[in-house]
Formats: sequence, C-alpha cells, structure tokens
Amino acid sequence: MENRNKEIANLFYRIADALEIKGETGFKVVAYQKAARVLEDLTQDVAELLASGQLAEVPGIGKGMAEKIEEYLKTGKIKRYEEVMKDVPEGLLQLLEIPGLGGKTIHLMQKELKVKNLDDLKRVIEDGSLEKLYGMGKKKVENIKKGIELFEHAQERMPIYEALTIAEEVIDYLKGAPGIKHISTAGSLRRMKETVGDIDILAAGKDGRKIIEYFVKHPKTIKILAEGDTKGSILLDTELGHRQADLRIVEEECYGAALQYFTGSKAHNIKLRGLAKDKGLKISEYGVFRGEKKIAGKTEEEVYKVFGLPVFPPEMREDRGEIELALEGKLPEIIDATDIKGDLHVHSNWSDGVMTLEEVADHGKKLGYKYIAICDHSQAAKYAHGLSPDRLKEQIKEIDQINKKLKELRLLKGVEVDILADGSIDLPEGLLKKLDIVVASIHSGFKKNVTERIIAAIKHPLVDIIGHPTGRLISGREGYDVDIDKVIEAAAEYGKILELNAYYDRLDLDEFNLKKAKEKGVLIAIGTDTHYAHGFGMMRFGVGIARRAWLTKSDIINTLPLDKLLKLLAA
DNA sequence: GCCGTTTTCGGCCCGACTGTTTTCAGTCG
Repeated sequence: MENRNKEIANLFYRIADALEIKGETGFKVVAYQKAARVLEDLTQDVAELLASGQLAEVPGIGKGMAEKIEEYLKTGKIKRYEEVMKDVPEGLLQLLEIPGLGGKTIHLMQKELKVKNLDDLKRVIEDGSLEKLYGMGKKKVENIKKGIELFEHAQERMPIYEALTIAEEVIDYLKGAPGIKHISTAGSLRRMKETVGDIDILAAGKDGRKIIEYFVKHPKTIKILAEGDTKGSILLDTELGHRQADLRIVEEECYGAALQYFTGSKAHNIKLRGLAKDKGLKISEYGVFRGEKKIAGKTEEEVYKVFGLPVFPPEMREDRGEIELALEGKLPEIIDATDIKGDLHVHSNWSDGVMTLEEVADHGKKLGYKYIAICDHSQAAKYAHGLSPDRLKEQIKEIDQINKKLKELRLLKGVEVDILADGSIDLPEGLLKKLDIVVASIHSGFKKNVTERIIAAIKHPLVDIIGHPTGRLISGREGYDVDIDKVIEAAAEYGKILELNAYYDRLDLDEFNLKKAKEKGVLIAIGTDTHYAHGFGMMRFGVGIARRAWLTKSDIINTLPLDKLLKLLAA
C-alpha cells in the first residue's frame, strides 16, 4: 500500500478551506495549510513516524495535528473534519478557487443569502441581492463576476517545458527593450517545478513604463491584460495555446531582493522573514531593512548574506529544511547541469526514433558529452519497430564501427527491453551480455502485477536500470498500478539503478520518489528518452527535477567518466 | 493550531491594490 500522507494532507487542506469560510482565525487556517504541505513533502510514511513516536517532531505538526493523524490512521476519519464540513457545504469550498473571492465574503454570502454553491452565487449576483450586502457594492460584484469567468475558463498548469520555452522567447525579445538591465524568470518556473501556473518574468530597468510598453507589443500578443508602470500582463498566442505572461519591473537597486521575493516559494520566504524578524530586520521585495535603512537588495547574494545564508539554488527554495541546514553549514551541494557527462536513454531510427546512429553521435559531440547510450526498443514493442535479436546484433556491429571513428564520444551499446507480462525480459541473456547497458521498462499491462514484474526485472542479473519506473504522464496518465516504495527497496537490495526519465511529460521518477530512492541509497540514471534531435534538450528538466530532489553528483551515474560508468554497469 | 537560547502565552511575513464600511478590511502573490 502506498502511504496515506497525501490523503491526510488533502483532508487538512479542506479543513483549512472550511475554517477560512467559517471565519476562523487566519492562523489556524495557515496551521492546517502548513501541516498539509509538510505531509505532502514528507518522504517517510506518517504511519511509521507515528509508530516510532516521531510524528510531533515534524515541524508544523504539533500535538493537535498528530492526534488527528493518529485518529485518521486508526479510524479512517477525523472528527474535526466532519464537524467543520457540517457547516460548510461542498459547493462552498469550490468558491474559494474564484479569484478575488475569499473566505470572508463567502461566509457573508452563506450567512445572509444562504448561498451554497456556484449556481446560488450566480443567482444572487443576477437578482442584485449580493450587491446590497453590507460591504459589497457594484464594483465588488463586478469583480466577482469577472472572477467567475476566469475560474470557469481557468487554464490547467502547463508543463515546465512549455512555460520555459515561452519564457525564454519573451526574455529574448525583452533584451531589446529600452534601458533594460537584468532579466530573469521567477516563480515556480525558476524553481523548475514540473508544472507551472504562470509565466513570471522579472526585470530591472529605469523607465518601467517604457519597458512595459515594449513588452505588450510582443509579436504574439493577442490581448493586453494589464499595462502599468511596474507590471504588465499579456496573453500570447503560442503553438501550445493561449498563455499568459507577466512582467514586473523594479529598480536596479532592488533587483536582488525582488528576484528573491518573486522566486519564492512562499513558504521559503515566510521562513526567511521569520529570521529577519528575529534579527530585528525587515525583508521585502525592496530589500532588507534595519529600521529605515536599507542594508541589502541589489543582488540575491547580498540579501541571503545578511542572514549568513548562501544563495540557494532556486530548486531548493521550498522550505523543506534547506534554511535550517544552511544555517548549520550543512546544505548539500546538489548536482549541476555541467556535471552531466552523457545521456543514458536515446532512441535511433533502428526502432521508433528519427536519428541515425551517426546523427546521435554528432549531437552528442556538440553537447560535449562523453557517451550516449543507444537504447532502442526490443521486439515486443511492435508499435515502435522493436529490435529482434538479429537486428540488435546488427546494430551492435554498426555501433562498434562508428565508435572506431569517434574520439571524444562513445556510443554505448544498449537496449530498452520490455518487461513482459510474466516479468521476464524480452531478449535472451546471451545477447544482453554483449551490451554495455540494459534498461528494462514496462510498456504494456499497466495494471497487471506491475510491482512483481518490475521486481523480477530488478532481480534479472543483466538488467542495469529500470526505465520510467512509475509510467506516469504529467499531462494525463496515472501511471502503472505499482508500489513504487517496494520497487525502490528492491533496487536498493539488488544494487540496481532507477531512471529519472527527463522527458518533460514523464519526469519519472518524480522529485519525491527520487528523494526516497536517495534515502535508500539507490543510484539514478538520467536519460532523455529522446527520439529526435531536439529532445536532447530535455536533460535540463531531468537535472532540474534531480536538483529539486536534492540529488548530488554522487547519486547520479551519468556524472561518472566513461571508464567508471562502464565499470559500474559491468559490476 | 504551532511554537519558544529573549516567551508555555501571545505572537504568528510583507506590501500592493482595491473598494467601500471614509479609516480600514479583504484578497492576492
């Protein structure tokens, strides 16, 4: 069984929402939200923490939360939850998602107008009764109407690849703006979350108005949503649909403070502000202040230095213990893109890729790689022109030929072999022995004994790596019916490697499972799984997620030089 | 509800924007 952290986190989020609508003090709401977030981020099972008596030691989980967690694990219910939900109908919780509408107003509507859901809300807008409420007015109602509109047409979060592609194009364009000094992505985009809500860009410059004017004239703009002196917001017509991009302009003197602030995460910033308060300082997007005097703000380095902290990699800024560790001088040095020496999962036109082996090698050379593993599909993957044993033998010969001509780069002889319905491997052992690297993946039977099959593959003496271990697709597929914790344990036991598939829609293992794998001592291979030249660029997303999981160079096998990598794979 | 090398009670991040209750509350990021 998967652990129940997520279920409990969801209940806590709902309690927080319900309390907000009930008009409970904001600090309780925040406490529940924090506890929920902490549970989501936790790599240990709450049940284990409870059993070992360590639950209340988790920051954000106190006596009250620990009791509720225990109650849920024992009875499947939380009394407090049932209690608050009695007063707050399901339909009201949803209203919190409407931008511009908060707990106070919803509470008022419920109390005075018996509003229970979105339909009720629309009704009291239409019949004018909402406008007559104390504290309401024409403009407020108008804003709520706009909010409903936005809510009903809300875009889903976009994949990091899409957001970054658009952001970089916009940034490139903005470099031509008048008087622009610095420019960067911000928000969850800069923190490399696997999906991103908004495209946030921050820039420094003297004349904000002029820069914004230039920004809104971006050739792909189809609608200007806001255009001010310091902030602009446009809707872009991209190949992937209509997407919003926000730009903020600050003075050069506060660029560092603003970048720190707008990069977040919110939780990371709150913790930092707490530190400031302890020191009698104040920190905002304008800088760090002692009384009226600004003592830092030009660079992020300056801002963090005030607190004796290093500039955290954006990927680590999630309040997952990074600030505490850094204060002790124990912040781990996470992997950097420059540590990557090769790509360990690439397809060629021998199966369903489009590149010839020579083309793969050319791209590898351009990227400065020392090796690329050719891992075409095996015969069971009919849809992908999987290789029969004979064709794989031919491919091995050809790779040997090509390698003779290559100097700085080596093509590794590999395969992405199917794990069959009975857990066996789709190619004979004799042939697998001739390969440098064997990746085994599930490509069919997503619901059939997946855990057992993957563990069988892990036990196979010639399998090195399990490819995309959970099978999830960010844009929509749940993934296999797999107990990933058991897979991680088996990988640890048999000394096998798990893949971080860097393709943006997979990012599998995800950051949480990677963290678990690291804790169990499992090594990770990052592969792009690319089928075409452009896909080599996916490596950055793999590295980004690895950084979010705090993986270091020593956790990832494709940071090794060729000889050491081959030695490891042969062992 | 959580938390404590200034507190076991009394705090809990900061600033902008907006609209309305004309001096501040609600919402957001």
